[in-house]
Amino acid sequence: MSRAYYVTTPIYYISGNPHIGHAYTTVVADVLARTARTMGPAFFLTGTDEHGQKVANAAAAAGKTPQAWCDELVPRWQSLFAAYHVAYDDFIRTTQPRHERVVQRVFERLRENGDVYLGTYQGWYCVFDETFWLESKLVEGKCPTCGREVQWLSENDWFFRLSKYAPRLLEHFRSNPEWVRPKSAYNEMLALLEEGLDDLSISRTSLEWGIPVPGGGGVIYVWFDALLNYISAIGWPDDPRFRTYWPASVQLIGKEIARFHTIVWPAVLWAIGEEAPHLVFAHGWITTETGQKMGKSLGNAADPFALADRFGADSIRYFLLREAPFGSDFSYSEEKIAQRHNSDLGNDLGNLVHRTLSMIERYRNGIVPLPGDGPALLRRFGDLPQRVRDASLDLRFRDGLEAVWEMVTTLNRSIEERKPWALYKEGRERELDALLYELCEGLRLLAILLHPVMPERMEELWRRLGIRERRVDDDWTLSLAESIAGGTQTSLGSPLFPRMDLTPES
RNA sequence: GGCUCGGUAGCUCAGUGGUAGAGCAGGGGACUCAUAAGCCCUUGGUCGUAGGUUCAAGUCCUACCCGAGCCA
Repeated sequence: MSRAYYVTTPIYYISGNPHIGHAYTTVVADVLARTARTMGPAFFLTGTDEHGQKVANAAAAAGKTPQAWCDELVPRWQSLFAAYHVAYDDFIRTTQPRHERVVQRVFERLRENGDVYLGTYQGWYCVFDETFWLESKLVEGKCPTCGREVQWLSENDWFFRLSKYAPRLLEHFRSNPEWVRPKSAYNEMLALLEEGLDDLSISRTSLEWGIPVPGGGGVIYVWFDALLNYISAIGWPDDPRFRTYWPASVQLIGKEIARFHTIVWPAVLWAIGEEAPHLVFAHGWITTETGQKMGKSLGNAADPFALADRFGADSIRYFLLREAPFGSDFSYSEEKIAQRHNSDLGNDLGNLVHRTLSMIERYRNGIVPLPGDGPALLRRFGDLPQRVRDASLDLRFRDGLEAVWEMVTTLNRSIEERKPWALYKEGRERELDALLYELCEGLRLLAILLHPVMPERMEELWRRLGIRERRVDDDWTLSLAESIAGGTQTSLGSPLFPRMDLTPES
Protein backbone atom coordinates (compact mmCIF):
# COMPACT_ATOMS: atom_id res chain seq x y z
CA MET A 1 0.00 0.00 0.00
CA SER A 2 1.17 3.49 -0.75
CA ARG A 3 1.05 6.43 1.57
CA ALA A 4 -0.71 9.69 0.77
CA TYR A 5 1.31 11.97 -1.44
CA TYR A 6 1.72 15.70 -0.83
CA VAL A 7 3.53 18.02 -3.21
CA THR A 8 3.96 21.77 -2.93
CA THR A 9 5.32 24.58 -5.06
CA PRO A 10 6.72 27.74 -3.55
CA ILE A 11 3.98 30.28 -3.09
CA TYR A 12 4.65 32.96 -5.63
CA TYR A 13 5.47 36.49 -4.62
CA ILE A 14 3.09 38.71 -6.49
CA SER A 15 5.04 41.86 -7.06
CA GLY A 16 4.35 41.63 -10.79
CA ASN A 17 3.15 39.34 -13.56
CA PRO A 18 4.06 35.66 -13.76
CA HIS A 19 6.66 34.36 -16.18
CA ILE A 20 7.60 30.99 -17.63
CA GLY A 21 9.69 30.07 -14.60
CA HIS A 22 6.59 30.09 -12.42
CA ALA A 23 4.80 27.89 -14.91
CA TYR A 24 7.80 25.53 -14.88
CA THR A 25 7.77 24.77 -11.17
CA THR A 26 4.01 24.49 -11.11
CA VAL A 27 3.88 22.17 -14.10
CA VAL A 28 6.45 19.89 -12.49
CA ALA A 29 4.35 19.72 -9.32
CA ASP A 30 1.31 18.98 -11.47
CA VAL A 31 3.06 16.08 -13.18
CA LEU A 32 4.07 14.67 -9.80
CA ALA A 33 0.56 14.99 -8.45
CA ARG A 34 -1.06 13.48 -11.55
CA THR A 35 1.41 10.60 -11.43
CA ALA A 36 0.82 10.02 -7.73
CA ARG A 37 -2.96 10.05 -8.25
CA THR A 38 -2.64 7.02 -10.50
CA MET A 39 -1.75 5.02 -7.41
CA GLY A 40 -3.45 6.64 -4.43
CA PRO A 41 -4.50 9.81 -2.67
CA ALA A 42 -2.50 12.91 -3.53
CA PHE A 43 -2.69 16.58 -2.64
CA PHE A 44 -1.11 19.37 -4.66
CA LEU A 45 -0.78 22.85 -3.20
CA THR A 46 0.27 26.10 -4.79
CA GLY A 47 -0.59 29.72 -4.07
CA THR A 48 0.61 33.25 -3.59
CA ASP A 49 2.76 35.08 -1.07
CA GLU A 50 1.19 38.48 -0.56
CA HIS A 51 2.77 40.22 2.39
CA GLY A 52 5.96 42.25 2.77
CA GLN A 53 7.26 45.62 1.95
CA LYS A 54 7.84 44.96 -1.71
CA VAL A 55 4.16 44.24 -2.26
CA ALA A 56 3.20 47.24 -0.13
CA ASN A 57 5.47 49.46 -2.22
CA ALA A 58 4.22 48.09 -5.52
CA ALA A 59 0.64 48.66 -4.43
CA ALA A 60 1.39 52.19 -3.27
CA ALA A 61 3.06 52.97 -6.57
CA ALA A 62 -0.10 51.85 -8.32
CA GLY A 63 -2.23 53.95 -5.99
CA LYS A 64 -3.93 50.93 -4.46
CA THR A 65 -4.17 49.26 -1.11
CA PRO A 66 -2.00 46.16 -0.83
CA GLN A 67 -5.06 43.95 -0.56
CA ALA A 68 -6.67 45.43 -3.66
CA TRP A 69 -3.39 45.07 -5.53
CA CYS A 70 -3.16 41.40 -4.60
CA ASP A 71 -6.78 40.75 -5.41
CA GLU A 72 -6.21 42.07 -8.88
CA LEU A 73 -3.05 40.08 -9.51
CA VAL A 74 -4.02 36.70 -8.14
CA PRO A 75 -6.35 35.90 -11.07
CA ARG A 76 -3.40 36.39 -13.43
CA TRP A 77 -1.58 33.57 -11.68
CA GLN A 78 -4.58 31.36 -11.57
CA SER A 79 -5.27 31.89 -15.24
CA LEU A 80 -1.63 31.08 -16.03
CA PHE A 81 -1.92 27.75 -14.27
CA ALA A 82 -5.23 27.08 -15.99
CA ALA A 83 -3.61 27.85 -19.33
CA TYR A 84 -0.96 25.23 -18.56
CA HIS A 85 -3.55 22.60 -17.59
CA VAL A 86 -2.43 22.59 -13.98
CA ALA A 87 -4.87 20.84 -11.66
CA TYR A 88 -3.98 21.88 -8.13
CA ASP A 89 -6.05 20.73 -5.18
CA ASP A 90 -5.77 24.01 -3.34
CA PHE A 91 -4.54 27.52 -3.97
CA ILE A 92 -3.57 29.32 -0.81
CA ARG A 93 -3.17 33.06 -0.38
CA THR A 94 -1.25 34.28 2.65
CA THR A 95 -3.85 36.99 3.16
CA GLN A 96 -6.59 34.45 3.77
CA PRO A 97 -7.86 34.20 7.35
CA ARG A 98 -7.26 30.44 7.40
CA HIS A 99 -3.56 31.15 6.89
CA GLU A 100 -3.26 34.15 9.19
CA ARG A 101 -4.86 32.17 12.01
CA VAL A 102 -2.29 29.42 11.72
CA VAL A 103 0.65 31.81 11.53
CA GLN A 104 -0.46 33.54 14.71
CA ARG A 105 -1.06 30.26 16.45
CA VAL A 106 2.39 28.98 15.51
CA PHE A 107 3.91 32.21 16.75
CA GLU A 108 2.12 31.91 20.07
CA ARG A 109 3.13 28.30 20.42
CA LEU A 110 6.78 29.21 19.83
CA ARG A 111 6.60 32.08 22.29
CA GLU A 112 5.10 29.82 24.94
CA ASN A 113 7.85 27.28 24.36
CA GLY A 114 10.54 29.90 24.58
CA ASP A 115 11.61 29.42 20.98
CA VAL A 116 10.74 33.03 20.27
CA TYR A 117 12.14 35.91 22.31
CA LEU A 118 12.26 39.68 22.13
CA GLY A 119 15.54 41.18 20.98
CA THR A 120 16.93 44.15 19.16
CA TYR A 121 17.57 44.13 15.49
CA GLN A 122 19.87 46.67 13.97
CA GLY A 123 21.14 46.52 10.47
CA TRP A 124 20.77 47.25 6.82
CA TYR A 125 17.78 46.00 4.94
CA CYS A 126 17.14 45.75 1.22
CA VAL A 127 13.46 46.25 0.55
CA PHE A 128 13.63 44.83 -2.96
CA ASP A 129 15.16 41.53 -1.89
CA GLU A 130 13.46 41.46 1.54
CA THR A 131 16.89 40.65 2.95
CA PHE A 132 19.09 41.86 5.77
CA TRP A 133 22.72 42.69 5.15
CA LEU A 134 25.73 43.15 7.35
CA GLU A 135 27.59 46.41 6.88
CA SER A 136 30.56 44.46 5.56
CA LYS A 137 28.51 42.93 2.79
CA LEU A 138 27.28 46.15 1.23
CA VAL A 139 28.83 47.19 -2.01
CA GLU A 140 29.47 50.93 -1.99
CA GLY A 141 26.72 51.24 0.58
CA LYS A 142 24.18 49.45 -1.60
CA CYS A 143 22.61 46.02 -1.78
CA PRO A 144 25.21 43.52 -3.00
CA THR A 145 22.71 41.51 -5.00
CA CYS A 146 20.51 44.11 -6.63
CA GLY A 147 22.50 47.32 -6.24
CA ARG A 148 19.60 49.24 -4.78
CA GLU A 149 19.61 51.57 -1.78
CA VAL A 150 19.37 49.86 1.61
CA GLN A 151 17.62 51.12 4.73
CA TRP A 152 18.99 51.25 8.27
CA LEU A 153 16.68 49.46 10.64
CA SER A 154 16.86 49.56 14.40
CA GLU A 155 13.94 48.00 16.14
CA ASN A 156 12.81 45.63 18.83
CA ASP A 157 11.91 42.42 17.04
CA TRP A 158 10.97 38.90 17.90
CA PHE A 159 13.65 36.34 17.24
CA PHE A 160 13.34 32.65 16.52
CA ARG A 161 15.94 30.48 18.29
CA LEU A 162 17.27 28.97 15.11
CA SER A 163 20.68 28.41 16.71
CA LYS A 164 19.12 26.00 19.18
CA TYR A 165 18.24 23.65 16.32
CA ALA A 166 21.66 23.65 14.67
CA PRO A 167 22.77 20.33 16.18
CA ARG A 168 19.55 18.60 15.19
CA LEU A 169 19.77 20.07 11.70
CA LEU A 170 23.31 18.79 11.32
CA GLU A 171 22.25 15.37 12.48
CA HIS A 172 19.27 15.42 10.13
CA PHE A 173 21.44 16.35 7.16
CA ARG A 174 24.06 13.76 7.95
CA SER A 175 21.63 10.91 8.44
CA ASN A 176 19.42 11.86 5.47
CA PRO A 177 21.82 12.72 2.66
CA GLU A 178 19.01 12.50 0.10
CA TRP A 179 16.59 14.81 1.85
CA VAL A 180 17.76 17.87 -0.08
CA ARG A 181 18.29 17.43 -3.79
CA PRO A 182 20.08 17.91 -6.06
CA LYS A 183 23.37 17.11 -4.36
CA SER A 184 24.75 20.58 -5.02
CA ALA A 185 22.02 22.17 -2.91
CA TYR A 186 22.56 19.64 -0.17
CA ASN A 187 26.29 20.32 -0.09
CA GLU A 188 25.83 24.06 0.06
CA MET A 189 23.30 23.93 2.86
CA LEU A 190 25.40 21.50 4.87
CA ALA A 191 28.40 23.78 4.54
CA LEU A 192 26.25 26.64 5.74
CA LEU A 193 25.15 24.65 8.76
CA GLU A 194 28.71 23.77 9.62
CA GLU A 195 29.55 27.46 9.78
CA GLY A 196 26.98 27.89 12.53
CA LEU A 197 23.59 29.58 12.73
CA ASP A 198 22.37 32.86 14.17
CA ASP A 199 18.88 33.36 15.51
CA LEU A 200 16.43 34.77 13.02
CA SER A 201 14.45 37.96 13.35
CA ILE A 202 10.85 37.09 12.54
CA SER A 203 8.96 40.33 13.10
CA ARG A 204 9.00 43.90 11.82
CA THR A 205 7.81 47.02 13.54
CA SER A 206 8.69 49.26 10.61
CA LEU A 207 6.01 47.84 8.36
CA GLU A 208 2.26 47.40 8.46
CA TRP A 209 1.54 45.03 5.58
CA GLY A 210 1.77 41.67 7.24
CA ILE A 211 0.21 39.39 9.78
CA PRO A 212 0.07 41.13 13.19
CA VAL A 213 2.19 39.69 15.96
CA PRO A 214 -0.26 38.31 18.54
CA GLY A 215 -0.50 40.78 21.40
CA GLY A 216 0.89 43.64 19.32
CA GLY A 217 4.38 44.70 18.37
CA GLY A 218 4.50 44.84 14.60
CA VAL A 219 3.94 42.26 11.93
CA ILE A 220 5.46 38.87 11.28
CA TYR A 221 8.36 38.78 8.83
CA VAL A 222 7.10 37.79 5.41
CA TRP A 223 9.42 34.80 5.10
CA PHE A 224 8.29 33.29 8.37
CA ASP A 225 4.68 33.88 7.39
CA ALA A 226 5.18 32.39 3.94
CA LEU A 227 6.77 29.10 4.99
CA LEU A 228 3.77 28.23 7.10
CA ASN A 229 1.46 28.09 4.08
CA TYR A 230 2.47 24.48 3.53
CA ILE A 231 0.77 23.44 6.74
CA SER A 232 -1.90 26.10 7.07
CA ALA A 233 -3.46 25.03 3.78
CA ILE A 234 -4.00 21.47 4.97
CA GLY A 235 -5.36 22.57 8.31
CA TRP A 236 -2.58 22.35 10.89
CA PRO A 237 -2.89 21.21 13.60
CA ASP A 238 -6.25 19.46 13.83
CA ASP A 239 -7.65 18.88 10.36
CA PRO A 240 -7.56 15.22 9.28
CA ARG A 241 -6.00 16.36 6.01
CA PHE A 242 -2.96 17.50 7.93
CA ARG A 243 -2.53 14.11 9.56
CA THR A 244 -3.07 12.43 6.20
CA TYR A 245 -0.66 14.45 4.13
CA TRP A 246 2.06 15.81 6.41
CA PRO A 247 5.03 15.45 6.20
CA ALA A 248 5.12 16.52 2.56
CA SER A 249 6.47 14.04 0.03
CA VAL A 250 8.16 16.68 -2.11
CA GLN A 251 8.52 20.42 -1.70
CA LEU A 252 9.70 22.01 -4.92
CA ILE A 253 11.62 25.26 -4.66
CA GLY A 254 13.93 27.39 -6.73
CA LYS A 255 17.51 27.02 -5.64
CA GLU A 256 17.72 30.61 -4.42
CA ILE A 257 15.38 29.87 -1.52
CA ALA A 258 17.03 26.68 -0.33
CA ARG A 259 18.20 28.19 2.95
CA PHE A 260 14.73 29.06 4.13
CA HIS A 261 13.33 25.69 3.13
CA THR A 262 16.07 23.37 4.33
CA ILE A 263 17.33 25.16 7.46
CA VAL A 264 14.71 27.55 8.81
CA TRP A 265 11.70 25.47 7.82
CA PRO A 266 12.60 22.16 9.47
CA ALA A 267 13.63 24.01 12.63
CA VAL A 268 10.26 25.76 12.80
CA LEU A 269 8.47 22.46 12.24
CA TRP A 270 10.42 20.76 14.99
CA ALA A 271 9.73 23.69 17.29
CA ILE A 272 6.00 23.03 16.93
CA GLY A 273 6.44 19.28 17.22
CA GLU A 274 6.04 18.35 13.57
CA GLU A 275 8.25 16.48 11.13
CA ALA A 276 10.41 17.91 8.36
CA PRO A 277 9.30 17.19 4.78
CA HIS A 278 10.66 14.04 3.16
CA LEU A 279 12.30 15.83 0.29
CA VAL A 280 13.08 19.40 -0.66
CA PHE A 281 14.04 19.65 -4.29
CA ALA A 282 15.77 22.84 -5.44
CA HIS A 283 15.46 23.01 -9.20
CA GLY A 284 17.44 25.05 -11.65
CA TRP A 285 16.44 28.04 -13.66
CA ILE A 286 15.32 28.52 -17.16
CA THR A 287 17.93 30.65 -18.82
CA THR A 288 18.23 32.45 -22.12
CA GLU A 289 20.51 30.97 -24.73
CA THR A 290 23.39 33.00 -23.36
CA GLY A 291 22.92 31.42 -19.94
CA GLN A 292 21.31 34.43 -18.35
CA LYS A 293 18.74 33.77 -15.67
CA MET A 294 15.29 34.52 -16.90
CA GLY A 295 13.22 36.74 -14.73
CA LYS A 296 10.97 39.71 -14.68
CA SER A 297 13.55 41.93 -13.08
CA LEU A 298 15.94 41.30 -15.95
CA GLY A 299 13.36 42.19 -18.54
CA ASN A 300 14.04 39.07 -20.60
CA ALA A 301 11.17 36.95 -19.47
CA ALA A 302 9.07 35.21 -22.07
CA ASP A 303 5.35 35.73 -21.92
CA PRO A 304 4.07 32.32 -20.87
CA PHE A 305 0.58 33.00 -22.20
CA ALA A 306 1.93 33.74 -25.68
CA LEU A 307 4.06 30.60 -25.59
CA ALA A 308 1.10 28.42 -24.72
CA ASP A 309 -0.93 30.02 -27.49
CA ARG A 310 1.73 29.45 -30.06
CA PHE A 311 2.87 25.91 -29.29
CA GLY A 312 0.10 24.51 -27.15
CA ALA A 313 0.53 24.25 -23.40
CA ASP A 314 1.09 20.50 -23.53
CA SER A 315 3.99 20.94 -25.93
CA ILE A 316 5.59 23.41 -23.54
CA ARG A 317 5.00 21.03 -20.65
CA TYR A 318 6.69 18.27 -22.60
CA PHE A 319 9.60 20.52 -23.49
CA LEU A 320 10.14 21.64 -19.90
CA LEU A 321 10.36 18.05 -18.69
CA ARG A 322 12.20 16.51 -21.61
CA GLU A 323 14.80 19.07 -22.54
CA ALA A 324 17.05 18.93 -19.48
CA PRO A 325 17.42 16.67 -16.46
CA PHE A 326 15.25 18.13 -13.73
CA GLY A 327 17.37 20.11 -11.29
CA SER A 328 19.92 21.66 -13.59
CA ASP A 329 19.54 24.98 -15.33
CA PHE A 330 18.56 24.78 -18.93
CA SER A 331 18.46 27.24 -21.72
CA TYR A 332 15.24 28.00 -23.44
CA SER A 333 14.46 29.30 -26.89
CA GLU A 334 11.46 29.17 -29.15
CA GLU A 335 13.56 27.30 -31.71
CA LYS A 336 14.27 24.57 -29.18
CA ILE A 337 10.63 24.28 -28.25
CA ALA A 338 9.66 24.11 -31.89
CA GLN A 339 12.27 21.45 -32.55
CA ARG A 340 11.05 19.27 -29.70
CA HIS A 341 7.48 19.82 -30.77
CA ASN A 342 8.13 18.87 -34.36
CA SER A 343 10.48 15.94 -33.95
CA ASP A 344 9.26 14.24 -30.77
CA LEU A 345 5.59 15.18 -30.69
CA GLY A 346 4.74 15.81 -34.34
CA ASN A 347 6.91 13.31 -36.17
CA ASP A 348 7.24 10.47 -33.69
CA LEU A 349 4.15 10.46 -31.48
CA GLY A 350 1.60 12.52 -33.38
CA ASN A 351 2.29 10.83 -36.68
CA LEU A 352 2.14 7.40 -35.06
CA VAL A 353 -1.32 8.23 -33.77
CA HIS A 354 -2.43 9.67 -37.06
CA ARG A 355 -1.15 6.88 -39.30
CA THR A 356 -2.60 4.23 -36.99
CA LEU A 357 -6.05 5.77 -36.77
CA SER A 358 -5.91 6.48 -40.46
CA MET A 359 -5.30 2.81 -41.27
CA ILE A 360 -8.05 1.74 -38.88
CA GLU A 361 -10.32 4.14 -40.72
CA ARG A 362 -9.21 3.07 -44.18
CA TYR A 363 -8.98 -0.69 -43.71
CA ARG A 364 -11.50 -1.33 -40.92
CA ASN A 365 -14.03 1.51 -41.09
CA GLY A 366 -12.68 3.00 -37.88
CA ILE A 367 -13.42 -0.10 -35.81
CA VAL A 368 -10.74 -1.64 -33.59
CA PRO A 369 -10.39 -5.27 -34.76
CA LEU A 370 -10.33 -8.27 -32.48
CA PRO A 371 -6.93 -9.09 -31.01
CA GLY A 372 -4.70 -11.72 -32.57
CA ASP A 373 -2.97 -14.48 -30.71
CA GLY A 374 -1.19 -12.17 -28.31
CA PRO A 375 0.42 -8.78 -28.04
CA ALA A 376 3.93 -9.96 -28.85
CA LEU A 377 4.96 -6.45 -29.77
CA LEU A 378 3.95 -4.95 -26.44
CA ARG A 379 5.17 -7.76 -24.25
CA ARG A 380 8.60 -6.23 -23.86
CA PHE A 381 7.00 -3.10 -22.43
CA GLY A 382 5.32 -4.85 -19.55
CA ASP A 383 7.48 -3.05 -17.01
CA LEU A 384 7.27 0.30 -18.75
CA PRO A 385 4.49 1.77 -16.57
CA GLN A 386 6.46 0.97 -13.44
CA ARG A 387 9.61 2.44 -14.94
CA VAL A 388 7.82 5.63 -15.94
CA ARG A 389 6.14 6.03 -12.58
CA ASP A 390 9.35 5.37 -10.66
CA ALA A 391 11.28 7.84 -12.78
CA SER A 392 8.65 10.56 -12.40
CA LEU A 393 8.25 10.20 -8.66
CA ASP A 394 12.04 10.32 -8.37
CA LEU A 395 11.92 13.56 -10.40
CA ARG A 396 13.79 12.00 -13.33
CA PHE A 397 11.14 13.01 -15.84
CA ARG A 398 13.53 12.97 -18.73
CA ASP A 399 14.39 9.32 -18.11
CA GLY A 400 10.72 8.39 -17.98
CA LEU A 401 9.95 10.17 -21.24
CA GLU A 402 12.90 8.56 -22.97
CA ALA A 403 11.62 5.16 -21.87
CA VAL A 404 8.18 5.94 -23.30
CA TRP A 405 9.75 6.99 -26.55
CA GLU A 406 11.35 3.57 -26.91
CA MET A 407 7.84 2.29 -27.28
CA VAL A 408 6.86 5.01 -29.74
CA THR A 409 9.86 4.10 -31.88
CA THR A 410 9.11 0.41 -31.64
CA LEU A 411 5.54 0.91 -32.82
CA ASN A 412 6.63 3.08 -35.73
CA ARG A 413 9.25 0.49 -36.69
CA SER A 414 6.75 -2.34 -36.51
CA ILE A 415 4.56 -0.60 -39.06
CA GLU A 416 7.48 -0.39 -41.49
CA GLU A 417 8.43 -3.99 -40.91
CA ARG A 418 4.98 -5.55 -41.17
CA LYS A 419 3.68 -3.27 -43.93
CA PRO A 420 -0.06 -3.20 -43.22
CA TRP A 421 -0.76 -1.70 -46.66
CA ALA A 422 0.75 -4.84 -48.23
CA LEU A 423 -1.19 -7.11 -45.87
CA TYR A 424 -4.36 -5.33 -46.95
CA LYS A 425 -3.67 -5.68 -50.67
CA GLU A 426 -2.78 -9.32 -50.27
CA GLY A 427 -5.89 -10.03 -48.22
CA ARG A 428 -3.98 -11.26 -45.17
CA GLU A 429 -6.79 -10.14 -42.92
CA ARG A 430 -5.86 -11.91 -39.70
CA GLU A 431 -2.32 -10.58 -39.77
CA LEU A 432 -3.62 -7.10 -40.49
CA ASP A 433 -6.13 -7.32 -37.66
CA ALA A 434 -3.48 -8.49 -35.24
CA LEU A 435 -1.15 -5.65 -36.12
CA LEU A 436 -3.82 -2.95 -36.05
CA TYR A 437 -5.06 -4.21 -32.72
CA GLU A 438 -1.59 -4.08 -31.21
CA LEU A 439 -1.10 -0.56 -32.48
CA CYS A 440 -4.38 0.59 -30.93
CA GLU A 441 -3.48 -1.04 -27.63
CA GLY A 442 -0.09 0.67 -27.85
CA LEU A 443 -1.81 4.03 -28.30
CA ARG A 444 -3.99 3.31 -25.29
CA LEU A 445 -0.92 2.69 -23.18
CA LEU A 446 0.78 5.82 -24.48
CA ALA A 447 -2.26 7.93 -23.60
CA ILE A 448 -2.21 6.57 -20.05
CA LEU A 449 1.54 6.90 -19.54
CA LEU A 450 1.82 10.38 -21.03
CA HIS A 451 -1.33 11.81 -19.50
CA PRO A 452 0.45 13.29 -16.45
CA VAL A 453 2.75 15.24 -18.76
CA MET A 454 0.27 16.17 -21.49
CA PRO A 455 -3.16 15.91 -19.93
CA GLU A 456 -5.16 17.79 -22.54
CA ARG A 457 -3.71 16.13 -25.63
CA MET A 458 -3.84 12.68 -24.10
CA GLU A 459 -7.46 13.13 -23.13
CA GLU A 460 -8.09 14.00 -26.75
CA LEU A 461 -6.24 10.85 -27.86
CA TRP A 462 -8.37 8.87 -25.41
CA ARG A 463 -11.53 10.29 -27.00
CA ARG A 464 -10.32 9.39 -30.47
CA LEU A 465 -9.60 5.87 -29.35
CA GLY A 466 -13.26 5.76 -28.36
CA ILE A 467 -12.72 4.25 -24.92
CA ARG A 468 -15.72 5.03 -22.76
CA GLU A 469 -15.68 2.45 -20.03
CA ARG A 470 -12.68 3.98 -18.25
CA ARG A 471 -10.98 7.35 -17.86
CA VAL A 472 -7.45 7.94 -19.12
CA ASP A 473 -6.34 8.97 -15.62
CA ASP A 474 -7.87 6.07 -13.72
CA ASP A 475 -5.82 4.10 -11.23
CA TRP A 476 -3.14 2.32 -13.21
CA THR A 477 -3.68 -1.04 -11.55
CA LEU A 478 -7.16 -1.01 -13.12
CA SER A 479 -6.21 0.44 -16.51
CA LEU A 480 -3.18 -1.73 -16.99
CA ALA A 481 -5.03 -4.94 -16.23
CA GLU A 482 -7.22 -4.29 -19.26
CA SER A 483 -6.70 -3.77 -22.95
CA ILE A 484 -8.71 -2.01 -25.62
CA ALA A 485 -11.87 -3.82 -26.62
CA GLY A 486 -12.29 -5.09 -30.16
CA GLY A 487 -15.19 -3.30 -31.85
CA THR A 488 -14.40 0.06 -30.32
CA GLN A 489 -15.28 2.91 -32.67
CA THR A 490 -12.33 5.26 -33.21
CA SER A 491 -12.18 8.63 -34.89
CA LEU A 492 -9.30 10.01 -36.90
CA GLY A 493 -9.46 13.76 -36.39
CA SER A 494 -6.75 16.25 -37.28
CA PRO A 495 -3.13 15.78 -36.15
CA LEU A 496 -2.65 15.99 -32.37
CA PHE A 497 0.59 17.95 -32.74
CA PRO A 498 0.58 19.83 -36.06
CA ARG A 499 4.09 20.60 -37.25
CA MET A 500 5.22 24.17 -36.69
CA ASP A 501 6.93 26.26 -39.28
CA LEU A 502 10.50 26.61 -38.05
CA THR A 503 11.26 29.78 -39.95
CA PRO A 504 11.73 32.67 -37.53
CA GLU A 505 8.86 35.11 -37.14
CA SER A 506 5.65 34.53 -35.32
C1' G B 1 38.24 35.65 -0.30
C1' G B 2 36.03 30.51 1.05
C1' C B 3 32.83 26.88 -0.93
C1' U B 4 29.35 24.15 -4.44
C1' C B 5 28.00 22.46 -9.22
C1' G B 6 29.12 22.18 -14.31
C1' G B 7 32.61 22.20 -19.00
C1' U B 8 32.04 15.07 -23.48
C1' A B 9 29.73 15.48 -31.33
C1' G B 10 26.77 21.67 -34.41
C1' C B 11 22.54 21.35 -30.13
C1' U B 12 20.48 18.80 -25.53
C1' C B 13 22.69 15.30 -22.62
C1' A B 14 24.28 9.72 -20.83
C1' G B 15 28.84 7.72 -19.47
C1' U B 16 29.55 3.76 -12.00
C1' G B 17 38.94 2.93 -13.52
C1' G B 18 38.78 -1.48 -18.68
C1' U B 19 37.68 -0.46 -27.00
C1' A B 20 34.17 7.35 -26.36
C1' G B 21 27.65 6.80 -26.48
C1' A B 22 22.14 8.34 -27.38
C1' G B 23 18.52 11.67 -29.34
C1' C B 24 18.05 15.88 -32.44
C1' A B 25 20.30 18.57 -36.48
C1' G B 26 23.43 17.35 -41.20
C1' G B 27 24.34 13.53 -45.51
C1' G B 28 22.66 9.03 -48.38
C1' G B 29 18.95 5.07 -49.49
C1' A B 30 14.56 2.05 -50.05
C1' C B 31 9.29 2.62 -49.14
C1' U B 32 3.91 4.87 -49.23
C1' C B 33 -0.46 3.78 -44.07
C1' A B 34 0.84 8.88 -42.30
C1' U B 35 1.73 15.63 -40.37
C1' A B 36 7.48 15.78 -47.09
C1' A B 37 6.12 12.37 -41.29
C1' G B 38 8.15 7.18 -40.39
C1' C B 39 12.06 3.24 -41.46
C1' C B 40 17.29 1.77 -42.82
C1' C B 41 22.38 3.42 -43.37
C1' U B 42 25.79 7.35 -42.28
C1' U B 43 29.37 11.95 -41.39
C1' G B 44 30.81 14.06 -36.87
C1' G B 45 34.78 14.05 -30.48
C1' U B 46 42.89 15.99 -28.64
C1' C B 47 36.16 14.28 -23.25
C1' G B 48 38.08 22.85 -20.78
C1' U B 49 43.95 23.23 -20.11
C1' A B 50 48.54 21.36 -17.89
C1' G B 51 50.71 17.95 -14.79
C1' G B 52 50.33 13.46 -11.63
C1' U B 53 48.63 8.28 -9.77
C1' U B 54 47.69 3.53 -12.43
C1' C B 55 49.04 -2.16 -16.46
C1' A B 56 44.84 1.07 -17.84
C1' A B 57 41.93 7.91 -16.69
C1' G B 58 36.14 11.20 -19.68
C1' U B 59 36.17 8.71 -14.76
C1' C B 60 40.94 9.28 -9.25
C1' C B 61 44.63 13.49 -7.37
C1' U B 62 46.83 18.66 -7.91
C1' A B 63 46.95 23.40 -10.18
C1' C B 64 44.82 26.58 -13.50
C1' C B 65 40.96 28.59 -17.24
C1' C B 66 35.71 29.38 -18.36
C1' G B 67 30.33 29.41 -16.85
C1' A B 68 26.55 29.40 -13.09
C1' G B 69 25.45 29.60 -8.02
C1' C B 70 25.97 29.71 -2.41
C1' C B 71 28.32 32.05 1.76
C1' A B 72 31.37 35.87 3.85
